[in-house]
Amino acid sequence: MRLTSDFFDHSTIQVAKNFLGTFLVHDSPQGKTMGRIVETEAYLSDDAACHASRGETKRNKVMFGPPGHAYIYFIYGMYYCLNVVTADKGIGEAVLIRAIEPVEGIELMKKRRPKVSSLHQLCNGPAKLVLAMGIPYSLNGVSFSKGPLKILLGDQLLKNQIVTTTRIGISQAAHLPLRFYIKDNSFISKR
DNA sequence: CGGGAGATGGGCT
DNA sequence: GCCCATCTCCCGA
Repeated sequence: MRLTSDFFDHSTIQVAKNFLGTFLVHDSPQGKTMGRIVETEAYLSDDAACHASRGETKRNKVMFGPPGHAYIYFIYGMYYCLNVVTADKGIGEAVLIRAIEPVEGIELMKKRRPKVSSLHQLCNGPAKLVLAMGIPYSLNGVSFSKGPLKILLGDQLLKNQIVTTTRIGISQAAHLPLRFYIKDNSFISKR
């Protein structure tokens, strides 16, 4: 069952946790890929690491739009990362999808990342999963409620299956406990 | 295995 | 000019 607007309409931290165990799907021209979301990070409007914390610009515009839309950004001159916009229109917050466990379209994912031998290395990082799922920057701003990008409901996780830590790869606001992953899952980006 | 350097270009001070 | 929500390769253990 595809997630609709009511799922995204909660606090960003809550949505980041609720995404764990759901399924991210991309129906691309080359075929369908799907993976179970196992790791997320929350980015809040008053948080220095958040792209939207210094106000709206051309780049972060979609973060200020309604929740349930894709915010894709370009980083380090060669990679893209995928977020789901959260919080009401006018408030710039989002959830970064950091890792998925490949479920469907694995051959296509391997084809897109030919140098990767292990299934565990295929989607265990925000830029890796964007590459493996073939998510183009042209999908920046699209809704998860319709179109080729969607999130499907998964099994409900118990509270004690969710681990909370500090976020990866940031220097600003590095101490905030805003990273979430499924306990003992071997497809996360980093312990 | 784990750590460090290099790739590579948009965005913002 | 410097920073950056990253990844891969290569080296040493």
